[in-house]
Amino acid sequence: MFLSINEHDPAPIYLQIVSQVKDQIAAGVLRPGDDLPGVRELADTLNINLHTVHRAYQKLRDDGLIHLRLGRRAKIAPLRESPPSQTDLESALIAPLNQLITEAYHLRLSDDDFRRLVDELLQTRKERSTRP
Amino acid sequence: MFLSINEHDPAPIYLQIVSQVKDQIAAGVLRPGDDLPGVRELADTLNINLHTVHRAYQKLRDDGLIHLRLGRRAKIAPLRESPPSQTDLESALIAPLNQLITEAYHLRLSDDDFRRLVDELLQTRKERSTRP
DNA sequence: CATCCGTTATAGTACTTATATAACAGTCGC
DNA sequence: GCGACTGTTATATAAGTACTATAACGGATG
Repeated sequence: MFLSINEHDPAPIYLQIVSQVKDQIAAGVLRPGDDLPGVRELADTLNINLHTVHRAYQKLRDDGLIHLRLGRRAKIAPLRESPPSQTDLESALIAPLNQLITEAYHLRLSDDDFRRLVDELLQTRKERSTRP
Repeated sequence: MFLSINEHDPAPIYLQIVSQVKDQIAAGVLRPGDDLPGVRELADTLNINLHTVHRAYQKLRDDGLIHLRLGRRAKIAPLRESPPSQTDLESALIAPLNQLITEAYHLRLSDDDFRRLVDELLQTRKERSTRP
């Protein structure tokens, strides 16, 4: 598993880890049942503190993406079954999407161009993902 | 002009102000040439500090949305002319959009449903915006 | 000049992020 | 059971950001 932290990225290190693990799960690089590196091991690899990795793992567990059990390695959780609730959509997607749409307006990007950008990113994502 | 700050929102107060002003400009509620409230006036209205408002105004100026001149009220800037550079797109839209797409995946929202959500929000936005 | 503006300076509090060191508590293979 | 791995908790420290408070500065306007 390859992870990297960007010093210049204003985002906290632990969230950079969370984001990259989520990406790799979505891309199929990491699959349910796979083990994650130990907190000490990953901390050494990235030259960061044990607790920073631990915090990232806790966030991933809270988001339902990995399983954590004392004494065992962290493990990628099986896919969630239940469809998203309206509340999940609201907080996780709708609000931030509206913010991006506003940003796009101020960059003078047309609605159609915005749709095209979304399509392009969805397509790129699909092509990159690992197929069985 | 109506602004409100949400205590429970984890976003900083000054960014909540920035976000709401951007929304109102995009919606046509605020138009180029319009005056914004004075920093002291808005601070009093929202029961926050003068500097917090000032910081929001600085951010809006840095983003090119308002004009600030010593001794004068803050003013909504004219629309930007230049189309967005690839760099602007990358940092302001592409990266966060990819993150939302990953989130959508983990919420088990299909690509089509994601496109539909985007369309819906674009449509709602259009209907809400003020026409001359 | 008085009064409105944005701006700068300084200081203090609170919270978040990341670090460091240490110890605790399950799991697993020998 | 022992030892070497795992995640977990506790405590302390340092740095950065967000917000507040008070005060003063300097341009614009009647």
